Amino acid sequence: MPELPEVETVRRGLEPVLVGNAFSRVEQRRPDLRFPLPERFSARLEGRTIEALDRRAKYLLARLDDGEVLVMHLGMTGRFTIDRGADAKAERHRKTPKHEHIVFHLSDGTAIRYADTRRFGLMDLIPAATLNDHALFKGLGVEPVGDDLTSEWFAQKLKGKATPIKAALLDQRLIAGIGNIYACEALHRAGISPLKLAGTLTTKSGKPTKKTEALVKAIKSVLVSAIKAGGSSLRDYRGADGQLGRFQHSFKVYGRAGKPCRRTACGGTITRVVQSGRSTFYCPTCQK
DNA sequence: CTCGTCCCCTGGGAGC
DNA sequence: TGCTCCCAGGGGACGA
Repeated sequence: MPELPEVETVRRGLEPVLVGNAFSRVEQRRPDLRFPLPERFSARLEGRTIEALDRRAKYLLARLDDGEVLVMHLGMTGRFTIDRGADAKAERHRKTPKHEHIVFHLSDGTAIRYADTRRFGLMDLIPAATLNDHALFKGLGVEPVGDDLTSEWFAQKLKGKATPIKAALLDQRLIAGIGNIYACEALHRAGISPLKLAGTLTTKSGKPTKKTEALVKAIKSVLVSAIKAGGSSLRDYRGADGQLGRFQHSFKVYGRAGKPCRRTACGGTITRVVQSGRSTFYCPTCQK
């Protein structure tokens, strides 16, 4: 579910509640999500104060006062909910939702509930000092929003690549945080076919072309717009305060197979194809 | 290395 | 209503 804009929206919702607060009690209702939860998970969290809540790619990073980082990934269906009325009495009378796996009780009485239907999410505890060497983070590419992603850098990376550009956008080792929705939307904004081979967007020597530049601009603009809109809500996704995202109303291609292209005077019809096992939506008329 | 394919898991919607 | 099939914001393990 959540790509960079959704994770960032969740981060912004959780940050004011978590930072400066401490975990008073952590309920863990099953031993694993996608992977086993860390050894003594609850015990290692209880009593710890959260000093900062950051985001790297699609991961949330809660920095704790003992130097560990609580790493959280939402997978496809992970969802955090802030519950401000979770006192002991309310808790006793509450029926546990089927897929609520972890509850973080905070020292101010607030509860942060983590539900994840498909359990593709993950949580881990990693020392801050070794975070960048950890398998989850070691190979991660650049953050697309900000100054790290430039057309010069991207062109170098795409040089000679024989893979379709859509697959390259989903490769977290290049750019970290783009998922299926924003890959499709960015390519449409840039007027580039998802089938086009990545290497053909650069010069032979790996210099940026107009296409490289258009794509980099499109990636940044679509992500920034989506963050402003609170992300995209299709099925499961909601922000931490329960609010729905609004960017799905601005989709130009995603989920619009058979519908008219929204580019002015294009007149094309949005098509769905499958690339490396995932749906790709694009307009064959204006994306070349 | 690089690619595509399959798989993890659960539920919703379409079609019969 | 109920069954079957397909599909889903992610990404890791494999094999060619």
